[in-house]
Amino acid sequence: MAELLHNKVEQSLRAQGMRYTSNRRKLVSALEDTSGPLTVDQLYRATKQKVPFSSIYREVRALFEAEVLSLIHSTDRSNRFELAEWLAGHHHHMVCVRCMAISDVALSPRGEHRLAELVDRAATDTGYMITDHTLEIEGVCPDCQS
Amino acid sequence: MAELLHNKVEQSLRAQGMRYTSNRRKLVSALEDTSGPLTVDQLYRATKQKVPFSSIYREVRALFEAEVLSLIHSTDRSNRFELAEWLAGHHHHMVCVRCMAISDVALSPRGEHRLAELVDRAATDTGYMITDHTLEIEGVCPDCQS
DNA sequence: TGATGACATGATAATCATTATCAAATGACC
DNA sequence: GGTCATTTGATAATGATTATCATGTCATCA
Repeated sequence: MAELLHNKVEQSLRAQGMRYTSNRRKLVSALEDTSGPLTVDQLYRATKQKVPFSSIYREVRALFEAEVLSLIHSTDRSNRFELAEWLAGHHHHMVCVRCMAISDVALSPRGEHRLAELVDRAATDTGYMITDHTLEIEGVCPDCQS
Repeated sequence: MAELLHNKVEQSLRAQGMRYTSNRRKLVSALEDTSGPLTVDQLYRATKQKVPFSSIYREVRALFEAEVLSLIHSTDRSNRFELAEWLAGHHHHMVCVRCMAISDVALSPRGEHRLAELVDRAATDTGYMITDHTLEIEGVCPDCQS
């Protein structure tokens, strides 16, 4: 599983003339081990302070431009990165309005199908050519309810 | 219509010991006249440069904390403000991936009902207590298709 | 296997959006 | 009209992000 992911990333980067270095591996691994997008600070901690901030910022940006990562903005004004959809699969986000944690959530295939229908219908009159959609669910996570 | 909106806002602000001043009126009017959330720069232009940046930043923040405005983050790393849900009604957003324009879009009551069902179902196993949801639709707007 | 060139790294400086400060102005209430 | 709290606009300060650059590392090829 992990191997497969790293292989895919490496292939993709090579095709773009980039190396899959140890810093980049650490960042991808950190994101693989987590169930939601991470901020730069969280990545710094997740990599045990082994990757300096200047490198995290640079690499995260490079990986974003290489379409290995995607960028999420949430209600607390922070930027978070996650594995791109072609690596992590299509999914949505749950945000805890108390602690601001974000975790991934996937709909059932049937649910996803219905959502796509709703999106298409909503877009009908707008003239937009639809390429994607994301659902952000807000709530209070189990930890913050007590 | 416009009167009603301004009345609601004024009442709400007064209840919080705040004045509904001309700067704040201009910002609310600008948002009322637009079909989507605006950045600080867009607000500066929409108010014909009559409100200095320092005031826009301060007022937009004050209105946000007073729950008159809400804050949107989108894929281009920009912060945008819009009238809060209790003023503008529940709606979703369409983002043009080319020009990054954002416009509001509402589902039909039936569509919204179905979406709520999907959200509930997705959240069932997570233990979250759901408070809200937003759908972000990405695509290419009519202007950018040609 | 050793040389060469391209890409990556980490420390530091620079930039940009946003926020804080503060003296002057405005509005509400008596 | 006087008084006090709030608002305003100019400016300075902050903080996150990005650019710079000398050094290090890796792949390729003779």
